[in-house]
Amino acid sequence: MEFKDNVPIYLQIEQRLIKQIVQGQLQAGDRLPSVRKLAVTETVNVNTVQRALRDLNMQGFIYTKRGEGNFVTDDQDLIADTKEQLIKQAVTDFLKEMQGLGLEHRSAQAALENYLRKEEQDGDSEH
Amino acid sequence: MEFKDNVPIYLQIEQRLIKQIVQGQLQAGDRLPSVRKLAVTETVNVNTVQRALRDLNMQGFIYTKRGEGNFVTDDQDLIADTKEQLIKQAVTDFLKEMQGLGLEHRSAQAALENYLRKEEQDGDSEH
DNA sequence: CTTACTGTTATATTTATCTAATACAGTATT
DNA sequence: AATACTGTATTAGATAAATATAACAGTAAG
Repeated sequence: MEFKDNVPIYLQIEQRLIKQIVQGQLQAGDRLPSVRKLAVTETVNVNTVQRALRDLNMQGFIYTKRGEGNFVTDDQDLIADTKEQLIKQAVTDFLKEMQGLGLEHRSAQAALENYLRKEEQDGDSEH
Repeated sequence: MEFKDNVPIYLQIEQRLIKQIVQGQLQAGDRLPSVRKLAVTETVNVNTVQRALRDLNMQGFIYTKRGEGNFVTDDQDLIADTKEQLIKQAVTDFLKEMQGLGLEHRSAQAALENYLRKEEQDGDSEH
């Protein structure tokens, strides 16, 4: 997997796993790949994986059974709340970014609509 | 000025300055504050400012007159192109982020519209 | 009990970021 | 020339992130 420069790998792993959980790719109770397997597939050190999982544990997204593995939380409310919060965050981040470029909220919306319109005209696989 | 954790300060300074340029807050030919003044106002070391300015120089956004200061490029095309590119980038980043949360493009658009509608209903200062 | 998986912890090393302090160099004003 | 601004460069030190390596500990199946 590729990582962005300039943002810690363990954070990127965290965020990716959280997204997989809220998106349903990883379901409540599912077992994660073992730390060593994750380290291999992410081409990253075991300690780096451990660091990410430790954070996810503290945040309640996963729980650990020592000797067995790490499992996705059964707290459906947490998952739903997180999803809602991440969506809202993405929206406000987008608006803030556009505002920093000189576009007010409605202009930002217009830019998005404009992009999607072009995307439809050109043949852009998904719709 | 506050900085985000986990993303290098010199990069945040770079990005902020670029935004000020494309947004028109800093105009072509304008002199930037001196490195030492920037270091004070950003509560950051001179070397960190220098690092940011060195990058901006290489990218063509500013030019340096030694002994005089740093000045915003006169290349209007570069500024316009960069603005356009940053806007497109913000849009695609937003869509990609939403897709990672399980929302297709049209759903992402709907979420944005929904947010803006609520914002209007509540008294949200700007419009 | 042995084996082979799990997660956990510790030590040492490298690299990037950031700071601090200092010195050097160009420009302009007096 | 002296002063006071500019940018530039160097050195040293602190911290965080990531790697490599190794050992320790729980679980389960043979």
